[in-house]
Amino acid sequence: MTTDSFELEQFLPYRLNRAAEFVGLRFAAHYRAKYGLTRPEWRTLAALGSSGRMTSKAVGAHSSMHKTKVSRAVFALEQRRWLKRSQDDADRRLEHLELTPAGQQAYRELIELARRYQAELEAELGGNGIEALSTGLAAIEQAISRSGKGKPPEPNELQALVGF
Amino acid sequence: MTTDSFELEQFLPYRLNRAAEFVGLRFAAHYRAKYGLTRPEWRTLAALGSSGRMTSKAVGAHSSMHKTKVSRAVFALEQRRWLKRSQDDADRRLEHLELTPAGQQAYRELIELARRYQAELEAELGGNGIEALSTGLAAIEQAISRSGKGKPPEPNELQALVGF
DNA sequence: AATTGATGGTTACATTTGCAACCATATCGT
DNA sequence: ACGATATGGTTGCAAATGTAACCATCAATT
Repeated sequence: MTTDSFELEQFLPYRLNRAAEFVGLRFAAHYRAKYGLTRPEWRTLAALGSSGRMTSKAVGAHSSMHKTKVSRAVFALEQRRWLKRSQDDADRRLEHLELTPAGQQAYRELIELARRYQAELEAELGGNGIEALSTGLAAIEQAISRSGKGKPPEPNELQALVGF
Repeated sequence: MTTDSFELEQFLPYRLNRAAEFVGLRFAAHYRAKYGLTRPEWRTLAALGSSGRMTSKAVGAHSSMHKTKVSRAVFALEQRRWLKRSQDDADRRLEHLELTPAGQQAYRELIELARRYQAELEAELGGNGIEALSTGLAAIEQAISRSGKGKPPEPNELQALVGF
């Protein structure tokens, strides 16, 4: 029987989750301390900063977030005057989002932080570690995009994950 | 200046988080559908199932969970009669946890599920992908354990992550 | 043995999240 | 042109989570 020997610390979902939390929380600490941003807000900022004007839906697709998360993040950033909305006048359901100058400034600072952190990480993990990790992640990313082809409306938040 | 070109989808924390969610949620769907378990509950079960009798604190260390998560998971599993507590009579602060026969049965079924899922994953990602991923994760795990040496009480839940 | 400080574990409270229902507008089939 | 259906986005509510404060017990110092 296959009934014995199961070790959580060799189980991929567990390992991935642990690694993601470690790496992610440490970075979150940076921008939370300095700007009081949440992760959805940071991601939204990053998406808009790098791709410019786009809709909420597109933000979600580019940053793998459920639409409610995006909606709330957009609201928060709007409060801060880091982004502004504008109605599309062809299709009035959708609104275009754009960073204000203040938002762009924050974006520039944040991505500088992000770059430094990534460099730090690369130093910490070593070239080999980074490279292995990256190819491993690429394999998963491929699986993600494969899984997003012609699907029955998946139950949960997985939907958001297969964005773009 | 280094002010241009930052792509979220090349940022390691983002990639890791996305991958972890994809892989993790898909598995969670399995055991949530079949047993109505939460992730902390599943992890607690796994820890106790594989290591036998242990305290809440040890569970947290083995599965990288904050003590409040463990506390709640233990309570839930106790309700289900999947585990029982017993007081240590040398030190009455701590209590030992142990799976009941029903709990052990559930554990066996769950790890069977887990094994199948991991196999599925390996097939999906291919041998190279898996291997790369595993060495990459190992590098992070090393960093985690390095970071857990003689530290000032880290702010948040990072504490739980450096478990054992 | 009394005080001080650590430790295992629980709980109250605020915040974050996921989900489903919803609103407004647009599109499709007829 | 009209009803059905779909789509972008928001919101209400319940559940999950993080944080800090807390309780009980133990260990160390005096």
